[in-house]
Amino acid sequence: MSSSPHNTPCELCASRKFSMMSGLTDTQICTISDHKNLISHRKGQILYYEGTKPLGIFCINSGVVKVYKTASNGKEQIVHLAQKGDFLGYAALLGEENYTNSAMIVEDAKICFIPKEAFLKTLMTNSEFFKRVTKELSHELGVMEEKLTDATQKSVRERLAYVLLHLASCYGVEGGESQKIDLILSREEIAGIVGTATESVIRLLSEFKKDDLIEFEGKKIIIKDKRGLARLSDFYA
Amino acid sequence: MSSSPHNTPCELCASRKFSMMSGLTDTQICTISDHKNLISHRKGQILYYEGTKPLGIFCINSGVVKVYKTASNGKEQIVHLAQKGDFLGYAALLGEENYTNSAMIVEDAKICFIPKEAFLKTLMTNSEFFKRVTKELSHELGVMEEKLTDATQKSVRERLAYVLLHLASCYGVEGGESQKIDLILSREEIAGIVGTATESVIRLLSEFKKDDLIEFEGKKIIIKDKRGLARLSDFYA
DNA sequence: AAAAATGACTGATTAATATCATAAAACATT
DNA sequence: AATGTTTTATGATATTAATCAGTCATTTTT
Repeated sequence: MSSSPHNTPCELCASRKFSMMSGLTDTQICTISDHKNLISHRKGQILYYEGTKPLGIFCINSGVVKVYKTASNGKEQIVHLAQKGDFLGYAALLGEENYTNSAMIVEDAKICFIPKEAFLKTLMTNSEFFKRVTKELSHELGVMEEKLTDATQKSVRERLAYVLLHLASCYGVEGGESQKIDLILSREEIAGIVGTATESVIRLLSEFKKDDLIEFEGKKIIIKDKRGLARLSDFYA
Repeated sequence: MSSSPHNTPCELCASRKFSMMSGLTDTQICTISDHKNLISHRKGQILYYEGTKPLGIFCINSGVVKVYKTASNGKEQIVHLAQKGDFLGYAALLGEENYTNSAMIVEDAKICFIPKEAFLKTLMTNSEFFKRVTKELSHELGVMEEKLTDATQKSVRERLAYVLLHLASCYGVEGGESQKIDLILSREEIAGIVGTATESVIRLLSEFKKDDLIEFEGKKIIIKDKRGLARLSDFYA
C-alpha cells in the first residue's frame, strides 16, 4: 500500500457519480471528503479479513475487489465483485459486528478509506445519505436471496451461463456482435462466484466454447452468443 | 383475516421485547402504535406476494411465517422463518422496490400491519430506531451470505443437520436429554429451507432417526443427539 | 363409510457434479 | 534457455442427490 500524493476531494471524484454519494451536495459530503484517504492497492492485496473489526469503510475509485467468504472446506465463495463507486464494509459497521467476509483486490485499485467516525457522523447528520445506504443494503439483501435461490435450485451450467452474462453487463466492452468481459479472473475465481469446483468451470467453459457461445482472448472471455447463454441460464427457456 | 377486537398498544405488547422496538421509550413508538392494526392469520394465508408493491411492514406478535422465493422450476426456497418480534417487509420498503419474496403463515399468527407512512415517519424522526433497523438489515445480509456459502459448499446432509440444530435453537423446547422442535413443517418445507428435493429430506431424516440422532413425535422432530448432528453439520469435525 | 386427495416414504435409476490423477500450457525465476 | 511453479485442461471414477415410479398412511371430502 502506498499513499497517493493526490487525494482528490469527493466533490471532484470521477467515480462519485456511480456511488451512493451521487447527487448529494458538496457540503453534504464534506465530512467524508475531509477525512478520507486514498490508497493504491495491487492485485492480491487484502482490504480486510473476515472476523476482524471494521474501522471504517472503503470507497472504490478504480479497480475491482472480490468480497468472499471462506467455507469450512477451504474454498472461497465470492459473494460480490465490487468496482468503481461501490462502498465496502459498511454492513459490518452498521451491523456493529466484525467483518463477515473478506475483501481482496482482483484488479489494481485506488480505494478511499473513510474512517468509521466520519462515515457515521455523515450518516447521522445527513438523512438523505443514510436513506441511500439503507436502500443499497436492502437491495443487496434481495440480491443475496436471489443468489441463494439460484444456488439451490439451478444447475452449475445454468449458474455459470448467468454469471458470464452478469459479468458482461458489469465489465463488458462492446465489439460489434460480441462483447468482451474486460476483467481477468482465474477459473478458480469464476468457480468461487458460481459456487462450484474449478474443474467444472473449466469443463463447462470448454463446452460453451465448443458450442460457439463464447471464445477466449488471452485470459479474457468474449461472449459470442448472448441469447444462447441466456437460454442456457434459465430453466425452461 | 379477521380484525381483532383487542389492539394492544405496542407499549404493552408482549412480543415487543423480542423486536427492534425493545428498549425504545413509549413516546418514541407512539406513531407506530397509533397506526398499527392487529390481524389474525391462519396457516396457509399469504401476507404478501413477490413482485407486489409494499404498503407497510408487518410485525409478528405470535405465530410463524415463512419468507420464500419461488424458483423458475416452481420450487420454494425459504429464505427466512420469522416469529414473534420479527419485522417483515421492511427491506422492500427501504429498498424502494417491490417485494423480492413472498410470505406465508406457517403457524396461526397474530400480526400487526404498520402502514408505510407511519413506519417511515418513525424512522426519520427516531434515529435510534433507524439505526436498529439498519443494524438488523446489515446482520441479515451477513446471514444470507453465510447461507449462500453453505448452499454451494456443503452437502445436503450437512445442511439438513445444521437446519435441524438451528430450528431447535429457535423453536426448541427442552425435555431433559432431548429437545423438541415445537413447530410443524412439512417435509417439503424443510426441503425448501435446506434447498434440496423433498425425497432427499425424507431419506436423510430416516437415516438420522436410524442413527439415533433424532426421533419423531407426531409431526414434530425431537433432537436426541445434538453433538452428533453438530458433527454431521460441519465439514471436518 | 367410502372415495378421493394429499403427504410421507421407499426403491430403482439416472444425471449431475465432485474428486482424483495426470498432462499440457502458460508464466515466472534464475 | 533451463527451471520451477501455477494454471488450465482432460480423463476416469466415485459420489451425491435428483428424478421417476409406486406404495402406504393419513386427512379431507363426499
